[in-house]
Amino acid sequence: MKKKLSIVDIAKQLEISTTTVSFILNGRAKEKRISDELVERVLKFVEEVGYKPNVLARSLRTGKSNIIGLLVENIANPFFANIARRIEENAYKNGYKIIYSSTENDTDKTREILRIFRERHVDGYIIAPPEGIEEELTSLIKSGAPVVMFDRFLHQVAGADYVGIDGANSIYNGMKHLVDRGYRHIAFVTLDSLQSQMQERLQGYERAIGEFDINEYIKEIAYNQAEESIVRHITSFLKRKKELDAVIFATNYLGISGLKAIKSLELRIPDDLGVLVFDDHDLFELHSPSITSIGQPLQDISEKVIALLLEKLNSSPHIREPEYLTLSTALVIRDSTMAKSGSKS
Amino acid sequence: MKKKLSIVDIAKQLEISTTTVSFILNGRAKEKRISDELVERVLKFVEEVGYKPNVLARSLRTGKSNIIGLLVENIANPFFANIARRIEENAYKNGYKIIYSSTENDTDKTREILRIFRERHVDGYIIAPPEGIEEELTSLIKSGAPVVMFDRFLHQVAGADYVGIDGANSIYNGMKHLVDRGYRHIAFVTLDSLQSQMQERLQGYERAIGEFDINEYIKEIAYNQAEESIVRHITSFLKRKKELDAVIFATNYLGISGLKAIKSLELRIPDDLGVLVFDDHDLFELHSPSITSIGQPLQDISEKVIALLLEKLNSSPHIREPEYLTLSTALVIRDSTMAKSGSKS
DNA sequence: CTGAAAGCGCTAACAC
DNA sequence: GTGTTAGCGCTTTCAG
Repeated sequence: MKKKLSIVDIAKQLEISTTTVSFILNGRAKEKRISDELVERVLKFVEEVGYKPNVLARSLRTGKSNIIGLLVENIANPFFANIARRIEENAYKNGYKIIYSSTENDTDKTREILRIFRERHVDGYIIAPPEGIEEELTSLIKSGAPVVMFDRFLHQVAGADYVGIDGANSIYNGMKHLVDRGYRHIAFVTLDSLQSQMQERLQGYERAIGEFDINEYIKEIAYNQAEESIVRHITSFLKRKKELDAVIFATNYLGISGLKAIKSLELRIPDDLGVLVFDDHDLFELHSPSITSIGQPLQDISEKVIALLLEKLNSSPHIREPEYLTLSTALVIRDSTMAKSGSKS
Repeated sequence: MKKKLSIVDIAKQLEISTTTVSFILNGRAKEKRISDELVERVLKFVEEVGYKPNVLARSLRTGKSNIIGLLVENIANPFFANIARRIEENAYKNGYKIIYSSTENDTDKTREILRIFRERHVDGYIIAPPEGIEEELTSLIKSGAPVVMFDRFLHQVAGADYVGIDGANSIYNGMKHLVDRGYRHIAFVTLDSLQSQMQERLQGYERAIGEFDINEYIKEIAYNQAEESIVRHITSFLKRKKELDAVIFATNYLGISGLKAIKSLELRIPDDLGVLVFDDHDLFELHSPSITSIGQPLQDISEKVIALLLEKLNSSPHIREPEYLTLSTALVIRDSTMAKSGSKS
């Protein structure tokens, strides 16, 4: 085991000062008018002995860490896992590492994690924020930290960028599709949550209900339940509302639970019940029948998020207005909404 | 914005020395025989002003970071996402944060990431290692870093713990199940990979082939292809081998691609083709017909991994022999392997 | 029991 | 162009 070298060792060996080494290593040689010859000599030597600066010391000194904090609701959810994957890749390309955590939509946990990230001098934050941490985020932003929210929006937080999708129109379009297909008794199964993205989706549903003048059936599922429990709730809801001829599920896992419920009730899709799910999933394509879904632009979301953050990271703080991006989704029409095709012209 | 306080500020305000504050804050008051009265006074004050030690400075000084580096193949793969989720949760409970990265089984990328983790003085490593980084891992371990491998094993790496499942027996049992059901022409669709876990699975297949005296059909898919390409390869393989009556897929995503291929060929499961997949997935339960699979004990794997790492983290280095844990899987029999039931007694 | 002081490794203002 | 040096905030040895 060779002892770790420090910048002092390098300077000593080369019989120059640490300043010079530091400047050269940080690419400020030109600016400081250090001779090309010296620069080369230093670089060569550093390469030779495999010297790597101590990031910790650097961070302590500069206050920068080259780490981005990523907070998602649950990394096991394919939506977040996919986003995380892509964000990580992009961050990596730009010299940033990701430190992540799942919030489980738990305010206290999130608060605690933000504290820890902050202590670690994370350079920027990407977060799908739970309700109730407006204050922490605001104080974070005030202290100069770049913050990008995605998936859901916190209105009270000023100064953070946001990337999301147009949930209201997405669901509205889904409803329109169902109505066009002849469905009339369409339920909306969603989370019992005040999060902006869930509220938007609900609004899309309600707008459609009003516009098409049909009955409203809303089932709100409590958050953070075991899957079996969700399935049970959906099952009993479907059993109770015999008149339903279609259901929209507001998230992918509600959709999956819903399909399990439907299966257990031996309802046929799309004849007994049309099915449409918000957020796509491998499963929906392969399911028999395949399930119509509203696909989110994962790649696009990830790119925008990281681009916005990098932009902030590379510019002086507080320089530009926050951006709010709303991307659109794609309605992927599959067999689960095919039943009554043409029954209405 | 109140200025961040340092330990010096605390000491000054209280008119005591930083040493004392430091000792008290690190729970070494008793050991150092500091008066209870003083301890309380300090604690109270610290609480009051909301002082938080600077982790970076502490890390620089102690060389510990309370961060665990997690390296998985791909965080978007539900297997890894689930493991990551659980590991993160447990780590968190023990005061550790996770910094993660996807290796994509790319040796160079992995090497680079290990370097970065190391620079950051990550306290421990959890890794599903790609081939070719034996040297780096060994040197890491030699330098005293606790390393736990999971999912796949690197034989040349001494001193790392390992948690995996018994792939050979799992596949063997799957084969036995298929043969019991009357299937005779069973293909094994796997990755073109030398990774230990893939090799084990293959061995299980081959042992079964020999023991049951049936034909061998192996299709190896190159790693890191786009999904469509995998589907195409499987499709053409299935088309070519008309005599097949069952297929085992060696990973969940091969299984998903396989199902797509089977769907496009309009083969009926389980009559035309029995299907069994290694590694479970939501999709397999809901698929029509439901897909028999070999489920890995996610919770158990995660718990063992983090327990082993914590054990190492809390004991002096090099103190115990490395542990190699092999957990067993569960064959979840579903409809996709039901076809010829009873056709053989 | 408590305090002074020496670093951990790096950056950058300042001096020459 | 290059060197000196003062910290960044904390831990810990050593001396009282």
